[in-house]
Amino acid sequence: MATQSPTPVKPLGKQRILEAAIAYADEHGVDALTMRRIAGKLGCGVMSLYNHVSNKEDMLVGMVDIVAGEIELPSVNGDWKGALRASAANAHEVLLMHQWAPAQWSLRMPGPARIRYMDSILQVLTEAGLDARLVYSGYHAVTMHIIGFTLQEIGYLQVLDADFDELANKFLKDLSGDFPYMVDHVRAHMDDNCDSDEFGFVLDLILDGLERVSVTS
Amino acid sequence: MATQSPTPVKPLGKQRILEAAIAYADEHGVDALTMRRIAGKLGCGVMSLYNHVSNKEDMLVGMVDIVAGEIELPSVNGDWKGALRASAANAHEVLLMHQWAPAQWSLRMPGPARIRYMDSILQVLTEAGLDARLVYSGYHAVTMHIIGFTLQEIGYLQVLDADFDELANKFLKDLSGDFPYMVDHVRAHMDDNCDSDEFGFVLDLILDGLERVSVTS
DNA sequence: ACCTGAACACCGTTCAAGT
DNA sequence: ACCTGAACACCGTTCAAGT
Repeated sequence: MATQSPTPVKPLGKQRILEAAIAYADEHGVDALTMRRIAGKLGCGVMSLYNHVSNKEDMLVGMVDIVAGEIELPSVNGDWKGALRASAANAHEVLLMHQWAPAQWSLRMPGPARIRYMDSILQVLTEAGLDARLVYSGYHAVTMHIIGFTLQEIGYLQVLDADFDELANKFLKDLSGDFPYMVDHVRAHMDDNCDSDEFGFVLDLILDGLERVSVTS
Repeated sequence: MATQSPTPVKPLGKQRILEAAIAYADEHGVDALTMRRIAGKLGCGVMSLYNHVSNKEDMLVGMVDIVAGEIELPSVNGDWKGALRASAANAHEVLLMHQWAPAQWSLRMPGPARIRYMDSILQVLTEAGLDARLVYSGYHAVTMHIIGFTLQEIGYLQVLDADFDELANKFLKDLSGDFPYMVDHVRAHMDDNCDSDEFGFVLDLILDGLERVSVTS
């Protein structure tokens, strides 16, 4: 009963466009993401989008930054390893819900939310008492793990449900050259019932390493 | 004087197509890579490519596998950490020469060369005496580092020479919210004269961590 | 200020036709 | 077996015109 506008169902706007684009990419993948299709979802003409977004690149930057904003920042007081571990685990969850994001993350300009996120990680490392060199390296190690590990995991998931039969056949064929370690590894993957927390295990390797190097220096 | 064929300058073939595609992507980036442009470089019609490559996806898989084949495999005897460190450093170099590759690596089916590479890393970890769980995690940690770290580095390089001015301005603007740690980090990047071997430092964090966990278990 | 259809210069790929 | 032009169903984006 409140507002009954004639044509514009809702006022367009950058936020609404980015949300629609994220929802579409979550469901159909980033390759299927098209200006025309977003417009279709929003019930507007294609060119209307360009009133709020300068181009597709700009839109992708905005999308990544919204995802970055969904990640819980590490708490800055107390146990620095625990704080980073918790925040990284949350980032891992968020990125798995937006499987198109990790591949975009590194290759595009950081928006404000991602800069804030980067800053908070650096702050935690600094206040942990690590020296400048170790903060520098530690930041790279931690962010690389979050993005790189998740990207690898997503690649594995996508290859799996894309063509599992083809993969199995390819293996039996290439197995003629015999890659026994590879076969074992794939078998281990199939036995791994998602309860092993590989992500956290490797992250602890890095965090404990940072702490150890810091103490001994 | 030897062979003077009339029209076909050289016999087309999958290998020659992939090499042309790699050269083009190295120079202009993967976004600019087009079936039509590869055909142009090779002096043939677009559709001729499809006699040797089933589609663009297949071509990208082949391109990545050639890059994988350029990486020196870790030597299987002797010091396992040294072998992995040397191979990883070489992979890092190779990937920096094909900056489009890391983003493709994780998201596409592995070809034979990449499977061989994966197998050799697993072999080294196994023969190092690590238990199954640690081989499994160690493989993920090492490959994640190679791809993830390099991808991050490439992203930084590309953002830099894409629009350095815009980045500087953006910083001065977003600095109104003040991200002091971030500013320090960027300054450290600018002072880092490529002689610090961040790649190796973080890799050692992982390798030493693996060794330590293995010994204490 | 915001919206939009028509048009432009591109894509990857199918198809039918050539040798 | 290998090559290829024409055609199809798409892209992102410019431009001029609407409100």
